[in-house]
Amino acid sequence: MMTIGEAAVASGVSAKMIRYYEETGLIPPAGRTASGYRTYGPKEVQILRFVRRARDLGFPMDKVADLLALWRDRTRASADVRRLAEAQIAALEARIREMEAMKATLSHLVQACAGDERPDCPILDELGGSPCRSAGG
Amino acid sequence: MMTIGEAAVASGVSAKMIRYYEETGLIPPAGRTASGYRTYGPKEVQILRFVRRARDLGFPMDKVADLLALWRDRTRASADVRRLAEAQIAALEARIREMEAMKATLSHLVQACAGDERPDCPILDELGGSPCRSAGG
DNA sequence: CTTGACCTTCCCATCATGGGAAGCCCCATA
DNA sequence: TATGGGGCTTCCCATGATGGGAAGGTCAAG
Repeated sequence: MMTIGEAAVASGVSAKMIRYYEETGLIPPAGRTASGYRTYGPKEVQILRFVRRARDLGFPMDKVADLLALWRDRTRASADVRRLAEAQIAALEARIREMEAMKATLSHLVQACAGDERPDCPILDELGGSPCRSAGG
Repeated sequence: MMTIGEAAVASGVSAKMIRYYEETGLIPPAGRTASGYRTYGPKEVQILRFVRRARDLGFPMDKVADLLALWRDRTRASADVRRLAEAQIAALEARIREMEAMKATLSHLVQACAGDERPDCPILDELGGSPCRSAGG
């Protein structure tokens, strides 16, 4: 049995976040010592590691909860897990596309900007220009 | 002179956000009518549109403030503007790379997952596995 | 003068995380 | 045994940018 600090080191999840995950119900309440300290065993640490890896893959908390539920469910269908993963891939792709669009617009503007000591700047012109024509449309 | 609601429509920034931008000092305090209503002219609307476009390009608030300052400064060097834009491109690229890495890991796992009604799932195996080998390292 | 839409301020929520204070606990060391 | 330092507890606050909503004032049209 380990304290929350040790579990934090072992799992890579900060003690703050462990308490938060417990508070929000993502993970079950930890056991307590007589004096009120939370206690964690290898199983709990494994759960925390699971959560951390899922978060590292960009899953939001509610999807992590879904993954945890499937993980615990021995009768799950792997198709359900894969669906979640595919949805996450799609979400990532959508956000990547958004950012690529921003990047493309910015690259375009940077290319057009002299970048010297003169004040003339197509970047500012674009940002401050009238609404009829913009790179977004 | 228009009200905050009209300025919101004209600029594409919600009334809530206009007040917030004013409160945080991003934009100067709006004029007020005798009864306390905020008033906006074409110039203020242009500023709001500037802010909105910069936000649409992913600039965080503090960078938008920098851009606004350069916009107002008639003696600016366009190089300073370009630097900000290039930094934003770099920031976007960094986040895109992170998300591409997540996506690659997920795609890998999805490929390995049968996705049928059986419970065996390499995705869950990976998330719940021991810490020695993970896709992140 | 009423009505309804709009404005004002203020508080709360998000999402996930961190910081810090006040107070208790535990272990080691003198 | 006393003491000190570090870890634990809860509680509150902050982020960054946005929205929701309540309570109350204002304006314009009827």
